[in-house]
Amino acid sequence: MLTQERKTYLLDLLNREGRIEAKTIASALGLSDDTIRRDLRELAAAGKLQRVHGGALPRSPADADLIKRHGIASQSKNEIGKTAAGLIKPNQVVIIDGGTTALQIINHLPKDQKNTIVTHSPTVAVALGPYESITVIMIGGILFRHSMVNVGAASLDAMSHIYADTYFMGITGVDIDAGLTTGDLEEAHVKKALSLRAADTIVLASMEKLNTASPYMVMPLVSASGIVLDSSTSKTFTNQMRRVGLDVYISSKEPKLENKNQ
Amino acid sequence: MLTQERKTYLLDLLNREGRIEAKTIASALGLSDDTIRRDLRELAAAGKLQRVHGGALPRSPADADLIKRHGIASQSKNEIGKTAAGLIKPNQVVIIDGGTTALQIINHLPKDQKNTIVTHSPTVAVALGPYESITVIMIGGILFRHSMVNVGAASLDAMSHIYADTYFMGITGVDIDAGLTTGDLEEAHVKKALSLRAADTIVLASMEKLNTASPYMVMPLVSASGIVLDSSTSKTFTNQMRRVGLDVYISSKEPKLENKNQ
DNA sequence: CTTGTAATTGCACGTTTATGCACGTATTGT
DNA sequence: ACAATACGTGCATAAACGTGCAATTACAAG
Repeated sequence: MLTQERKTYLLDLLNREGRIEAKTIASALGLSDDTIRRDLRELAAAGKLQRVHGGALPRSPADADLIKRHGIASQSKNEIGKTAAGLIKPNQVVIIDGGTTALQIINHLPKDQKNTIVTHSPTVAVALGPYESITVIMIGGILFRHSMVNVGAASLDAMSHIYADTYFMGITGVDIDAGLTTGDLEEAHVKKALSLRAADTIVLASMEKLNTASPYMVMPLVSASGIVLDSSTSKTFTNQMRRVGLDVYISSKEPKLENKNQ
Repeated sequence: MLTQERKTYLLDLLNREGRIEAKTIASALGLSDDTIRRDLRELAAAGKLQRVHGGALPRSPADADLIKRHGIASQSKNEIGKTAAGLIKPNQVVIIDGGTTALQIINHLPKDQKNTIVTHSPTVAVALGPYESITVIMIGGILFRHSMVNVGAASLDAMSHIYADTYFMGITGVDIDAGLTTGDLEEAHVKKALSLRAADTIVLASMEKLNTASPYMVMPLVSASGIVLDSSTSKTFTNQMRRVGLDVYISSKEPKLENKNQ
């Protein structure tokens, strides 16, 4: 068995079993413990797994989970959320999309401003729990885990009763040619439908979404009314956006804070 | 079992059960008490849990990730959640109510059991996020903050498409005369409606709900099929329940663990 | 084909970590 | 106040660890 082959096997095994015991694998493969330990050490150094006494475990699922869930939001997303929140006037009815970028809006909402917020994301609804001055309307449906939003026929049906001032749309790809795109077909339909249920649709486009396209088209850029962009977005891109008729909102720059740990 | 693996297991267990008894776990894992105590000591030092005499408890209400808002679930609620989760068979479609008691069910669900769970609580939906083998259907509506559930006409409309095997109903008052009651009229209507959308309705009645009545009637006791009760419920009360035709499920008793701090 | 080099593997060695037991102390419930 | 239980500490043993080294293999250059 080749060395690299064995390493792949170890990772695969780790994925399947959730754990690796060095000694067991060594005898199973007819190799010395040292060899397996060496492999594990190298894989750990490459960040592919978490080395522990006696074997190995998946690379800190707990940590990865926390970052995913509580969302160490990128500076970019945070800035955009702040700018978008500033666009919401008292007593307006707004639709807030799922996804980490849209979630940032909530952190920047004034605690005492009266609004009605419509969302198809349970995460957003839970985050809005403490905001007592906000009426929350949830669109139900089948939960699509990847972005934690409700989709499907039930969603479309439920939103048909709503007409909002603004829809803040999260997106995974914004490109001048490909338009607004996302990674799930059902989600694309729901986003499109939501945009039809609001007077204005404002796209939230954090840095990493620009000039990229995902498999499923939500709608062309011209169907949106505005777009919120990171302060460091290139002039070229902002001009492209303006040329197709979008209002461009540039998020205000904030001093960078870095986290040395991890 | 690897040491680190065991520590993760302990934390996971703590999340699910809300408590850890050192001696019990030690014998369950076939290790000496010392080893488990050492683990708990180290996890406590790392701030992952709260060490107490006899075992461990979640570090603080703030940290226990599911239990966040409403504080640590009482032992009673946890027991009841465990028992209720045991009543859910693979591939069943069940409706899970909002509220802290019903939320406990989720902690006790097997990670790999296939089910469809219908809920009108965004909190429940978010908690179910990691359970990939479970299809989650959300009932939308207007968010009623006190118990974090969606209510209103939209809810009733959405649930009309569903017929489930079992509805686990949380409640704020259970009384032989007053029946099943709750503190909000709209919520009462929704609970009643949900109960009509399931073959069986099983009531979750933690200790403090017994022999009390809230202002709004959900339905009479006889309309339910069963009730899950705390292990320390009086014989008198369980007999009352049986007499009106309910299946009574008694949660298993666990020894007490107290936390001195706070 | 031969030789040299790098990679791989197993072993020996001393070090670190994990575990269980013993013992004295602290906490709890009666 | 007393008995039972849980606790922490120190210690001994065994397992796992990393490092250095030598033997082997793979492979490319000559």
